[in-house]
Amino acid sequence: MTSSSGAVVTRFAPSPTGFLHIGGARTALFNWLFARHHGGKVLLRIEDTDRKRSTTEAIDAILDGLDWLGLDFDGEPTYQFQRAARHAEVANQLLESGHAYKCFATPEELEAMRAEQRANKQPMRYDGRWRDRDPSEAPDGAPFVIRLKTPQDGETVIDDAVQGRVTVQNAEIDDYVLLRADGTPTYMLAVVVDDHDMGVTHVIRGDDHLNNAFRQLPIYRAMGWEEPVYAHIPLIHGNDGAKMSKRHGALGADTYRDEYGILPEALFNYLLRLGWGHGDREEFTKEEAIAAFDLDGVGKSPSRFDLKKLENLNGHYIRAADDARLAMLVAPRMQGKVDIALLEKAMPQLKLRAKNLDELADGAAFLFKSRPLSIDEKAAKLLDDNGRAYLTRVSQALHGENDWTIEALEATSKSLAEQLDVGFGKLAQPMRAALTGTTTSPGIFDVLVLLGRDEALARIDDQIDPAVATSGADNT
RNA sequence: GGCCCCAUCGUCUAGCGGUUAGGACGCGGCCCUUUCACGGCUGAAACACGGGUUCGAUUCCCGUUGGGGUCACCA
Repeated sequence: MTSSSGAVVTRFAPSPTGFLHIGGARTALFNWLFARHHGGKVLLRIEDTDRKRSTTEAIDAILDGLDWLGLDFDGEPTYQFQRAARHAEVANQLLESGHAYKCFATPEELEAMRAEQRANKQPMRYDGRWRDRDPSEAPDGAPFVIRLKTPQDGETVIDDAVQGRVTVQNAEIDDYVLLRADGTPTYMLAVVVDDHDMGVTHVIRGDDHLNNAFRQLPIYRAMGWEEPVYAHIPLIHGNDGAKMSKRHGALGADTYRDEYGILPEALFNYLLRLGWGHGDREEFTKEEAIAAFDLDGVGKSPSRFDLKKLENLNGHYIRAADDARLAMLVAPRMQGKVDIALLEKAMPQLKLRAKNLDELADGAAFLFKSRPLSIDEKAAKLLDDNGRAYLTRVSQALHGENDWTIEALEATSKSLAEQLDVGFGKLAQPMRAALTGTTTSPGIFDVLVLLGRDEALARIDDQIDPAVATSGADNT
């Protein structure tokens, strides 16, 4: 798996035309993991040669997303556009060595060619019309592009680290453009030159590039450069089974973070297991992932993104996360003023009940509600005459309780339930309704303690209408 | 359409000639229980089809079907 020159060098090369989408994030992850596993380097290259579509906002979003996921890169990022002169230099070298040639065909001419091919149901590819013509046949000063002279006979074989042996007939590969008429390089040229110059040994990328590998290889060969090991990983599909792209269901890493309330370690783990398996293992820390990851565990078939599973994993990581950290993450998602210390104190209970940060915020809401609490529909049903009657007895018992601890409150409450000869649930649900305004919450004694004696008693008493409570109590 | 790739429960996957085809998510049931969760137990759920090769195919080969990718002076 390691190239003859020794250390592994991989790279992640996003084009900054949008956010870091989920597919790109996984490609970055696999490159990062592979390099870290082998003690090599992962480089970052921003493919910004398409000046019209590249934006600094996108670059920042990608950098931010990578950082959030915990993927650090070696050295400074390479900006492909800045290397345009070097790309042109290689194109000209190829021209001089006879591996490339000038093509004077106009865009209109080529479009007509393609139209004809389409009409005749012929494969659409450049027909090599300038491959053997002398440049002197072109009008003086006519614009031209530089095309690669690809082999016409035989076949090219790639032993892909993921896809296995793949063979393509050379006749299928046309003489594509290396350098545009304006002297700027195409992607096909730039990738190869940059990968070579950066010393990339393993090209790990989406398998939508598998066909490109067969077009890029001839440049390595013509330049006499060492070929990289290719590893084309299957794409991530959306729910409809089609490729996820920016305009087709793919969301940015920031969306999972901000809108879905996902923890980075959860997305890291989920992405790791999407398209890669290691026996029965489902959960991996970053270190465990580095130790276990290798290309032979990468599957060959595409996989679909499943938010349910991501959220399940997120729940695991929320439960494992530090309480202070969670409090900081949840606070901004809450309405009104928030007591961070109280939030953190409640976290051990709250995090058992949430699979994303918004659920955590919802669960914490009762802590900061102001009196009198607004009671939701289900809770209101628990606060009927009967419920309030119980609440009155609870209030009396709790007012007499000075040891405001879970143990003492539990002992007091349960003995009250015994006195009244009812299951404890009869008391607990009205209490929950009065204390939180809802029907779901952490354990009722936790709620009591978290709220504190004064606030808790006040919330209970708020719900007791004296007149009704008295008559209700008589019924017990 | 040409070329390339892929094919195990609904989804993510384990399996690398002989298994009661395993795990996870989701779904159903039960237990725990003051609600909701968590946790535990448990159930339903898959080798796309057809030929070979073989004593024996989920596994190897071929074909069919299905899905995907790619065919620019975009990346």
